[in-house]
Amino acid sequence: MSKKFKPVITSKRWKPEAEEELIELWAKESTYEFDPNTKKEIYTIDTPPPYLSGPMHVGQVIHYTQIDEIARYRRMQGREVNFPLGIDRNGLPVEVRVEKELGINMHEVPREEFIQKCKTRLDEDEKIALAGFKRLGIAFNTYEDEGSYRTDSPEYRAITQATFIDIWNKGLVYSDYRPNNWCFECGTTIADAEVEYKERPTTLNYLYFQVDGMEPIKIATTRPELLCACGAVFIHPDDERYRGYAGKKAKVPLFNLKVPIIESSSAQMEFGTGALMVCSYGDQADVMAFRNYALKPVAAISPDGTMTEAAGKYAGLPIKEAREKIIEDLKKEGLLYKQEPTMQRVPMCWRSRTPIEFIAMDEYYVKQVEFIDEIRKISDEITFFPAHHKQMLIDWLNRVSVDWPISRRRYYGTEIPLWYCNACGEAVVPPQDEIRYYRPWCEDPPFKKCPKCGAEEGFRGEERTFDTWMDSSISGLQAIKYLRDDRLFKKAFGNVLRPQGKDIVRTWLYYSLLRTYQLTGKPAFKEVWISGHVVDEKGEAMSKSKGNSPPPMPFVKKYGADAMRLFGVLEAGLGSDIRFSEERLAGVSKFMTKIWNIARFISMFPIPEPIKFKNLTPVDQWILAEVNKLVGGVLPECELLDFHKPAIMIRGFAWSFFADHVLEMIKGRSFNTDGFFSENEQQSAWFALHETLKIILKLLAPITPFITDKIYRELYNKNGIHREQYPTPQKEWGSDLTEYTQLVLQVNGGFWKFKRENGLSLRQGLPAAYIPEELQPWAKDLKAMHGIEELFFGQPKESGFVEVSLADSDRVIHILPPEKEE
RNA sequence: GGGGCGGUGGUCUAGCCCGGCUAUGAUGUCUCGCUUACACCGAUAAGGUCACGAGUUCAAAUCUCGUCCGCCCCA
Repeated sequence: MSKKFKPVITSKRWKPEAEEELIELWAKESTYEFDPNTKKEIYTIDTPPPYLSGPMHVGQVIHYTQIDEIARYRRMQGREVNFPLGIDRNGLPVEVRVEKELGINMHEVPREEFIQKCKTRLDEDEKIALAGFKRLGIAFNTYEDEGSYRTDSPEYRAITQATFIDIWNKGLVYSDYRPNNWCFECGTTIADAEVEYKERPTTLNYLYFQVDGMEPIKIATTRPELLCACGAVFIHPDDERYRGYAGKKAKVPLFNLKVPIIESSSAQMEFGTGALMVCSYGDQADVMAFRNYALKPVAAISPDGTMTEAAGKYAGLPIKEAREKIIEDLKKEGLLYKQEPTMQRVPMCWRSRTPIEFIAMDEYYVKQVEFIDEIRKISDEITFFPAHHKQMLIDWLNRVSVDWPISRRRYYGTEIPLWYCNACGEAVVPPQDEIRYYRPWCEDPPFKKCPKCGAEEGFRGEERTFDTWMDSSISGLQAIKYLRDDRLFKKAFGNVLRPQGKDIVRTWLYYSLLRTYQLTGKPAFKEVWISGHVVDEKGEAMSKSKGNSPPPMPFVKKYGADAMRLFGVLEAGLGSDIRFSEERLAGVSKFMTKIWNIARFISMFPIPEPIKFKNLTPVDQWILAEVNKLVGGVLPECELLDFHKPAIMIRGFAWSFFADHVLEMIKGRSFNTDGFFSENEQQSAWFALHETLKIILKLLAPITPFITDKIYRELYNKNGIHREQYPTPQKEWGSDLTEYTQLVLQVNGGFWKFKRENGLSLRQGLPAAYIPEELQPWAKDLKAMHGIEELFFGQPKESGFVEVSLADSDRVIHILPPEKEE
């Protein structure tokens, strides 16, 4: 290495540990702070509040870094980015965990005490999550409490309650007694959106139902315990086997109920015997059938998981025992003639992962069915990234058929702000003009008398809490201080991005649109960004129970957050699933070393005073013109909020073009050891190198914020890269020479190939060569690069030249081999 | 049963909307090479019936229809 030039960057390798020093530095600066009084355009990112349920997994890590890239990109574009840290802490999971870990039952400890235990648990989890976010370089406005939110804070819950009071007063909430998804484990009703289905083996039982004057009808059922709730027998109208049965009555075995036989195309002829019994609350289809045919429902199962009085002698038995007993009795009476194994899709609670039943209860409902058309309409005003994922929302909208049950019989959630008048039973909400957090189960009502009967005392506070989606569906409104800061809200509403995973379209996205529309009459978001899942190497969902979900932070420690972030965008385009693999991550991390060494090389040369474009050498103009083309190509892709293609383009440019060809080509001119070049030419090279590096760093800054910031601070600006503008194409940076870029690369390849095939070292000089005429502007640099004594253009006029064909081209170059030394 | 997404060298992925050169890039494999940053490097080479079948077309990875196989969601 020349003594004259010493790299400013000394270490040969970028070390992931260096990221941690930057994190400390960033914490002291206020680069990402949000200024609500800004004159700039406010761009809000409605951060998915992660639900705290233990350590992060790889999917979350990648998901958040992708969102962070959007935030950093928008910020560098000059927008005032409002990217608050939010944590979702309400709901069932923490309760279930606390109960399990401490071996307690929620209903057997005082409510306040239970809530405290949940809080403690959440605080511990939160520390881990925040440390993880920090380590990944997620640029929230701040990590301080002020400026962040938690869905269980009194401030947040007060807004949740205020929005409820608002829609209550608008008449959008009602109470009803109807069957709903009931989770025995959680002891509460849950919404359709919270139900998952799982396949599992069960027994299909074939029974005889007696029919007067005809052969008994054969019924196949997996749930004989529901016989007592049977309301009808369905047969398919086209089914020849049951011609003449329609309109007759069938006798339910053991219970001697007479039920109608009804033709319905919902009966599947292929399944079982083709005839099925329809029971109250058996499943959603049964519920619908009862409604359609105006059948009188009978509740067979009670909320504690045992049979009701309707089950006669089986009353009080747990479901499973009742089923066994009933099968036994059916066998005894000869009414069960066959049993066979089958698969059954069992509805499960998505939180507790236990089977649910349909059980009728009094619950509060938010009207949603009558809003579906309007939600469909406003979703047309929203830009979806990627566009085709909008379909997932449309599909869900088409499926919504019942209103949204919002009351939950749990403790760790936002209280429903209602009191009931003991005298007349009226449900009363607090006055709308005051915003505060109410806890009706342990507080006196905030009003003096019942608005209906005028009673001045004797009020009972509501004990139930809200479905947690009531809270998280207004995170976007909370982020812009709805009901708290009218000025900010007015300024920021309408320019909100919702980034989220595709798995919660029917919950978080849908409920957010519904709620915001009910409150404001407008779409909640301008943009919705929906990412795919992170799956394992085989393409299967990662889960702890499957053992294919390794903890992500060790990877971050080993390869660095930048590598993890880059991996997340390089692996797949937005909306596709990403397959995680350590091997690939390790491969990606090599680019960090490459960028580091590109910068290290360039850091050897002084940064010259700015040189006008037209005063640069033609080759340097060509380099900057190529950079310009890169920038022009990257920007439209970034606007799709998908950094997959930008990352590939930038990496390809930096590595395969800039490092492999440009650096090699103008290396000689930059060192200019033997004075072959003029001082102006040398300075021009330095300028081109530094300009190009700066642009590459800025382009990469949102994706790999650590390494780019570190290099930028060392070389260009001690305030770092993240306050800089994202590059845009320079009008004057154009060059006709870009037409020959491919040819230049091919010619370089030709020289390398020649030397390789002839066993020459790359340093070996060549006496003479002929290259295509178009490359005249590169002549001097190419001579220095390949060590050519005399360079000519076109066809050789002398003999002794060896023809070298160029890769992927019909062009050739001619090289005069050096004389062999004896 | 319905819907969505996908099937491209060993592996992963781009291209498909808007049909047209020799199908992109990465990784892995082979060979050669320490070159004024980088061996976590450089230069090459090999490797593809674009799932299958049919149709439209001068021309299909791309458009249409059907089939098969994955993954996810829903009944």
